[in-house]
Amino acid sequence: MLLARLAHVSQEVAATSARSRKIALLAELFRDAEADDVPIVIPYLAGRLPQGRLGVGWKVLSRPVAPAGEPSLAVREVDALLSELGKVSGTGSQAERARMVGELMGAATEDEQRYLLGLLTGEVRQGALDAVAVEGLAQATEAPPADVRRAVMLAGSLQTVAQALLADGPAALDRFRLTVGRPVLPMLAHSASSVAEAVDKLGACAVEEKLDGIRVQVHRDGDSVRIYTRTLDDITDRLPELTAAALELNGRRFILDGEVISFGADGRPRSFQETAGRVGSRVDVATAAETVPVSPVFFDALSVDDRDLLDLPFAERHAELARLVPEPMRVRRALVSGPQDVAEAERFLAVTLERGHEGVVVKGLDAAYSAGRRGASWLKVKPVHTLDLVVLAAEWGHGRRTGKLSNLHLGARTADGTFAMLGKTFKGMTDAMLTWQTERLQELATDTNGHVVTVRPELVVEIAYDGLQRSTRYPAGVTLRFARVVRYREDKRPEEADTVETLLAAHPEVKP
DNA sequence: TTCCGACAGTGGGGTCGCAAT
DNA sequence: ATTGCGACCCCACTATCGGAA
Repeated sequence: MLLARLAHVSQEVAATSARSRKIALLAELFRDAEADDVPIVIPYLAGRLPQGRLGVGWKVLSRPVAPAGEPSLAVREVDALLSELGKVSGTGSQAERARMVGELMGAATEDEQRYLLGLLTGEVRQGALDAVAVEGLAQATEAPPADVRRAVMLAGSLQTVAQALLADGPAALDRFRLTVGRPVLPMLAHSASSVAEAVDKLGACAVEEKLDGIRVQVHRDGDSVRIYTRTLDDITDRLPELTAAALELNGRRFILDGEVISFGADGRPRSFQETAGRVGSRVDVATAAETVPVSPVFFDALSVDDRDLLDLPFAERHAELARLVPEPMRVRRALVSGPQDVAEAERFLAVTLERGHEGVVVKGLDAAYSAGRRGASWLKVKPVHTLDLVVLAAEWGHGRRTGKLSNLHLGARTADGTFAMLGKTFKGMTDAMLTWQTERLQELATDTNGHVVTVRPELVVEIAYDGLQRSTRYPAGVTLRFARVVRYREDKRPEEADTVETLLAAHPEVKP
């Protein structure tokens, strides 16, 4: 397949907002693709390079190269060239890379150049990622979309399924079954604003602890154990404790879903930063395991003794889990029969927070495991904190926010009357707010050079956040976790904004 | 030789707008 | 009305690599 074809389709997909049209365009593309093109076409469509970042910066890319008149580049050819480019390192490598980029660009037409530039800088935004590609693929191969979707979840990769489908047709889908040793995309949760709302929606449910750690999928096949993350990375070697724990369970073949987290000597959960740091350590695992030991806490069973449990109701999956996993290695939970029992659910949330955990996940007892999706039957509930902060600066947005001041720099008052930056946010703004703040902030601007617009600290904004965490980046030594805008407080003056002092007092467990 | 800064890649995430149902 | 998806970008952490000390 020619790169020109891909560039053209990408442009068309970006130009329409209709999902059905995007799907039809991708279907047409897939019909013309050979199976061998798939490992390249799929990531390209999502705006990713299979090689990852290549260390080619703006300096090299902004150098103009005369475009070719006729399209001749094949996607496989481009991929091979970029792979070569990724391998170039050492002395003089920058110049050599620049030369190679120049050569590639010289062989590309104007449209292709634009597309390549987007790919290399990560600027391809066409409103079609995996989910849309799945639909397109189903349409192209005349396979039922639901079957394709399920195969992708079981394979953990659209690419694998696409290759099989294009090579062998819909019959190939049968090959994708839940198999121990082959990770499945995990089910994710939606948010609810209160336990009452969640229980109202779900009826009979389990209210489970939400632990602030790293999601893991644990596969055991006899004496062999493999551990995967949410994105299906194999992290077995980093977590020897989990392998040991899995081997202790009284089952020989299973797939379990859970969270890995580190508890301190006092039995309370360590901060997310500590757990994540430990799980991220791979060079000296033995030392890391000694300083920050981790434990698995399971909450679901996907397969036991080669029985696929995905379509069973949660209540039955949990019964299997309970047979296999002793109580201390399972998340704590409370069973709630429905809205009339909401007080019980609220009590459980209070106790869970008291234990130092993040919140709860409310799960419908009847629901199947929706691998790879944000199932409506899992609802997380976490307490939300709010603060009144002052806007110190804002950054120009990209994509659909081009021309709008988007990312806000947030400051809290300090003892001497100045403001200490606590972090940034771009979340929670409606289009109307974006328009309004772009205008208002430009009136307050003191420095409009570059992509950060500094403003007089006069505008007060109410910010919701999930918690405080330590920071080496910000002056107060702390930053907000998951900050988002609630509303502007034009009724408040900056002198009335919250202070660093009160913020720290509200989170005594966080030491700056 | 060792140190340091820049960067890539991992983990965690909420809310809005639009299309489709 | 509700749901699903993509876009908008944040934070911290670890690892690696090239150039400075």
